[in-house]
Formats: sequence, C-alpha cells, structure tokens
Amino acid sequence: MTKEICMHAAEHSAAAEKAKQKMLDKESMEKVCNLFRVLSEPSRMRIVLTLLQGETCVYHIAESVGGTQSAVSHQLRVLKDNGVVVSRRDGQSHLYSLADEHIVRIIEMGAAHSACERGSV
Amino acid sequence: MTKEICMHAAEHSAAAEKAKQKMLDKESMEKVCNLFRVLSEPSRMRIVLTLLQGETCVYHIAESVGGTQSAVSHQLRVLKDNGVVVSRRDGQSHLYSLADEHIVRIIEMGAAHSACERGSV
DNA sequence: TTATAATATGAATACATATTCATATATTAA
DNA sequence: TTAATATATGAATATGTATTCATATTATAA
Repeated sequence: MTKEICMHAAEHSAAAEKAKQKMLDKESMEKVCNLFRVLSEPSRMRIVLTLLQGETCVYHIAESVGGTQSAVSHQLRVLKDNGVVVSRRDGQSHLYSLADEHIVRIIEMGAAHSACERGSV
Repeated sequence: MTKEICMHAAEHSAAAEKAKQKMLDKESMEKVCNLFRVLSEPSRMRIVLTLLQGETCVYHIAESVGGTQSAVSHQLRVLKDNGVVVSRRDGQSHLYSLADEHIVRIIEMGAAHSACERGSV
C-alpha cells in the first residue's frame, strides 16, 4: 500500500483544472479588482451615491459628502482613472457623472445587498 | 450688490439635501464598502472565482489559486467575517462556498464588466 | 492685466492590511 | 496514546493608499 503524499493528491489535477476555467486573465482580474477597490472606500462610495442623482460639480459633491475640496478631487481622480466616472467641463466647473449603466447597476446591487441579511457581519 | 460667499451658495441646500436622500446609513455604508473591499484583492477574487464552481476545501482552493495554505486560510477568514463565504466541516476538511446568490451575482457582474469596454483604464 | 473662483496635484504623514513564518488546534488513523 | 493530516492563527514586516497642506492650473470677471 504505497501511501500518497497527501490525501487530496488523486483529485488535484481535476479540481485545479476545473477552477481555472472560470479564472480571469491578468488584465480582467486587475480591472475587476480595481473597480471593487475603488468602490470599497466610504469616501468614494458617498461620491458615487451622490452621482446616482446625476451630473454634479466638484463643489456640490464636496458639499454633499462633507469632504474637503482637495480630498474629493483626489478621490474623483481615482474614480476617473478606474473608469467609474467621467467628467466634462462647464465653464469653471467640472461636472462628474457615473461612467455607464454597468457601474450604476453594480453600485445599486451593492447598496441593495447592504440592506438585507442584517446580522451576517 | 451684496456678493455671495461663493457662486454655488444659492444651490447648496437643495443639492446637498437631494443627494443625502440616497445616502446609506452608517451600518449599510460599512457593509457595502466591506463587501467591495473584500472583493478588491486579486488573491481573494481568485478564491471566489474558484468557489463559483461550488463547494471546495481549503487545500483545493490553495491548489487552484496558487497560494500557500496559510495565506488562503487568512483570506478565507476575511471572506467569512464579511459574509462572502460560508463553511462547513467534512471530516478533517472544511468546505467553503459562496454565501448567497446576491454575492454570486455581484461577482459575476464584476467579472462581466471586466470583459467589456477595454481601454477605459 | 489683475483678481477671483473652481479644480487639480505633489509631497508627507498616518493608517490599514496582505503575506510570511512559526505554531496551535482539531480530526482521524494506528 | 502517538502520529499524521487539515486548517487556523498570532506576530512581524512590507506595501498600499487616504488625507492634509500648500501650491499650481484654468477660466471668468473687472
């Protein structure tokens, strides 16, 4: 009875192979993780929740979320660099909005999740 | 012509008030941000993508994602503490799976997002 | 042009956390 | 009981990043 190196050995290849089929390529992995990371900070979440209302300038965003102009601007840059928001100029103001419906749905789904199943944390 | 303190002043209350209507309470905010934060690390994203295949033990998860036993165990604890996965014992093994369909859909939506609109980052 | 308003940004600090290493716990077998 | 397997965990280090402060850029008004 030659003993296996470990009890799992017989199933290794099959299990690992199967899982890798749904694994994302490096670029997709980075993109989805960056999206979730950007949405994982309360300061930025407040901003995107504000933007659910529609196009908003930096000053009003700062007003709404209760942050400084500088902090909000830094956060908006992160959001923009990661494809969560887009912006356009309107005179001296810059108007920000959510990038697309996909983003809107992910945010709304996350918010919906937070409202149910209380007690899991 | 008494000058306003700032050009936005007239709209402040209205804009801030409106935005706050969709703002989440503190507990919900923490919950949704924790969910996104947990999903924002590639090491944990690989784990949850593996778990899309179904219940898996720690050893097989580590095999699939290419991580050490210790690191995977630490990550699973974070995932469990934040309600992303659940576990049950099966002999010496612990089998992990995704907590609910809501989580599954958020993960799949994130993955789908990563597959389209290439070039935004 | 000068002044003011709106936003952006570089640098520094402070804080959170992922990984590693060693070890502990728990289950099963001998 | 002892040994082996499977998983968990505490501590330490290393890395990432949010915020603040000061300043820069850009647009409009006087």
